[in-house]
Amino acid sequence: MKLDKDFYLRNNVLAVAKELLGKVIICKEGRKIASGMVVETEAYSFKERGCHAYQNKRTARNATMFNEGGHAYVYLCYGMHHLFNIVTNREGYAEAVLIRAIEPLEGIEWMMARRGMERLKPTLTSGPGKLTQAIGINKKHNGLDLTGKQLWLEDRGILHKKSQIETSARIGIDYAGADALLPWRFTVKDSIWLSK
DNA sequence: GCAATGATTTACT
DNA sequence: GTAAATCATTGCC
Repeated sequence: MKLDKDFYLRNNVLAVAKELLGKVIICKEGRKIASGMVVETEAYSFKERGCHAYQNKRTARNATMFNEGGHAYVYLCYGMHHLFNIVTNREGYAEAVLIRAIEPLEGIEWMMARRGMERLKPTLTSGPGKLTQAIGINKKHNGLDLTGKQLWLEDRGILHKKSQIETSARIGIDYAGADALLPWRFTVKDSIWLSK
């Protein structure tokens, strides 16, 4: 079942980040469909320094994050990797969930082709830049409505027990000072598809 | 206008 | 373990 607007509109990016574990992300391009289960997320909020929109500072790049929940925020990092975020909360409140890793389900052959791989390995989607390349997300998807027909998320009844979900500090944001230590990273325990 | 810098990945020593 | 690849965005001059 496709997730609807209400799921994303909540004023609680941490709850959304946690509940996204086990949900399935689906990306459609023409007849090619690629999908995978979310196993790793990170939450970002205008309240802390790790976020592009810290202190609700609006720029051309992060404008999408100020949109109401249910939109895709895609941007380029390190000049070569697209990162995929899911915007949450009401319009004007910049919060988003970064998808860091998925477990491939359908369209694995398309994913491997895009990544230039011959055999299925965890490196196919185990990282925020890798999974976008695998399922074909790029800047064209920035600002896209996640209740549309091109890119969306589904609940397939997969529910992880509390004991299977781990929290930890977010990755790669040392510049955020004390906020870098916030336990806002959520992972599915023992999954082989997690980023390192 | 220009220089600095990442919410990363990969290859190499 | 370390470093290079590579560029849009940002902030400062």
